[in-house]
Amino acid sequence: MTIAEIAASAGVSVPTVSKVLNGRPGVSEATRVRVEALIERLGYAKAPVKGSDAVELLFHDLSGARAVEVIRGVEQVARRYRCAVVVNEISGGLGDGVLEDVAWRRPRAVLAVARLSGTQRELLTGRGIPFVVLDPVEELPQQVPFVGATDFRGGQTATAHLVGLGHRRIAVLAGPDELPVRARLAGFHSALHAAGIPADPALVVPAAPTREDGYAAAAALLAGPDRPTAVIASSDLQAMGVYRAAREAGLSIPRDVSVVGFDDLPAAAWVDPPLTTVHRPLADMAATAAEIALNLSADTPAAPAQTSVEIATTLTTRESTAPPPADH
Amino acid sequence: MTIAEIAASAGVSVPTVSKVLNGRPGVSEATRVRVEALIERLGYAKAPVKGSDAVELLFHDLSGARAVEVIRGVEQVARRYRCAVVVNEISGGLGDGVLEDVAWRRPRAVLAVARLSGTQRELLTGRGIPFVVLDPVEELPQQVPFVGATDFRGGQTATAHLVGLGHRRIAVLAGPDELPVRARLAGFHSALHAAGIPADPALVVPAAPTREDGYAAAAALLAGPDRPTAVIASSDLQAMGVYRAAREAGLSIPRDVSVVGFDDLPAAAWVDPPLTTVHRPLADMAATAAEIALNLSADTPAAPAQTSVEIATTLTTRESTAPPPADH
DNA sequence: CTGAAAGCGCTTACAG
DNA sequence: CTGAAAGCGCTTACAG
Repeated sequence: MTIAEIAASAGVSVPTVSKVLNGRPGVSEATRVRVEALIERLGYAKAPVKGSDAVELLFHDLSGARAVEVIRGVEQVARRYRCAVVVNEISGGLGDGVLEDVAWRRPRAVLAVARLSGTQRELLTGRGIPFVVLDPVEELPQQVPFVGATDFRGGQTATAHLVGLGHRRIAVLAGPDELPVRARLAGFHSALHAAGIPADPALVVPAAPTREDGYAAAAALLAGPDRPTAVIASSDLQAMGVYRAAREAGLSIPRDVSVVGFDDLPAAAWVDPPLTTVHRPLADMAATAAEIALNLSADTPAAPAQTSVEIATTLTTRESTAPPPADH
Repeated sequence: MTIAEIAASAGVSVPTVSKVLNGRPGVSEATRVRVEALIERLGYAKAPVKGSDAVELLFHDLSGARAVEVIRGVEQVARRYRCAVVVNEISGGLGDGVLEDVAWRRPRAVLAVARLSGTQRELLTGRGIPFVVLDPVEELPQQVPFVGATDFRGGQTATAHLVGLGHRRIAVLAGPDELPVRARLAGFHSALHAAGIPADPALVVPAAPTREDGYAAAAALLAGPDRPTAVIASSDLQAMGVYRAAREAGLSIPRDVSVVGFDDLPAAAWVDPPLTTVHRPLADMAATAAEIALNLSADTPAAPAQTSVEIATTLTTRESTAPPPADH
């Protein structure tokens, strides 16, 4: 794509397009608008042929410990490819033109953490920028590459661990109706079923993966007449809410209630008691996603690589789980 | 700086330099080495005149909650300037050529989190890339712009808070011999002095700002014959180590020992008990640093701006501090 | 406001 | 391996 082509499409001369691109005066408003539209539509970018040597990350929410894990994972891979790592936040309001800016910069690859609309995906594919969705929260079209975690197995393992300890009344705080949460829930039910324990719908409680919602949900659950002896939270943060609810209800963890988290953020190791949690290897997932994305961008992919995978979760057993109290 | 000039300096033709720059074959090893040296020395960059529109961040350690805070703060400012935010880790080993790569990309500005050697600073200034040191840990030459926190006041406020509650035996876990730590320690002594409390050297204990060191130092301190009634940690993470040591010594926080942290990371609010801590506004500091750096990069600085500041710390009072036990 | 012409920095194809 | 020559994409200075 050269400015000569744009000039031809717009029916103007090459110097005129050059002026528009550089914001120089001496172009009528009408011409400027017309040329700018063409530039945007044809996806012209200043960068040299191969585009900038960067991987761009798209976050909805940059706050929180998960973001660092992702950045670290990507950084490691990007260094090997001598790529810069660019961080973007595309959450509502201010994040409006961000994706257009990203497309304009022509990165070698894009990593989207969580959601990316069809329009947004097309904006990238239309310009030939490969992208991978990291930890997708929704069903994606077949051809969209992604890297997730084995959340079904995670739910299964967490449940089996509790069942193995003797628990039969196990509650689950199920986050929003998103892919990983549904998968974990399915794993939970599968493990209960395998153990011959009937599922009690009252023990599956919707709750956002925040500390506040974890607290509210657990408080209600633990106040009930036939309270659960174990709670599986949908994030470590949510598990902290459960800790607080248990404390306020005068229940000791793990003596009276066992708690399992999800994520295994660094903080999980140093809370009191240290949290048993399903490790989701976010940094590894991010590194894998970066590797895939950069491979897709290579002229000749190094290998006919797999472009969509789920990385294995593992259970990190600490001190928040124990056999249920004797009277249960 | 053009490849013609490099060719002239190297005594070769323009096409030869072009080949070296693009890693093409057909150049003898000797010539390649000579030309590469010139390219590096003269600071030639592919980017168009104005360089890429990016702010580059230099971290020594990308792990930990502090990094996200910084990135978020910078992101907000960078968006206004339509700048990409590039994240780099320059810790030993793998991080070797990183700064050279950064210089090569010609960002609009660089933000260094913590340490940056004189050589590294020259690499940037030599290429006309403005930079600001964020939260410096060492004395910097006069002209180097930086953004810090009012750590002296932070140490003072934390100490005054404890003194106000009635504490007289206050221990301080002093991190490595770095600027912010020295400032806090001075604030501590200043507040003790103002209250007419003699300083006890045994209560100033060196300890790295990690959970492990906090634990070890506090364990020793709390086992002593005349134990302190309050401990000021040099980070929230270190305070978590103190929590653990107190727990193991059978001491309750804040009834038996008060604990104050430093940083006020999100986790400080949800540990048990919620931590009283000196808030260091890292995101604001980062935003200010980005603003300064980008202003320095502007052809005409918007204002004859201040290029070095300390942002105010504040004490966030939660539940880990209380009057000392009656028998003290 | 517009574009033909000259020029600049770089790359490519090729002769030595 | 080396560089003179041609060429490409863009910008600049200027005539209309």
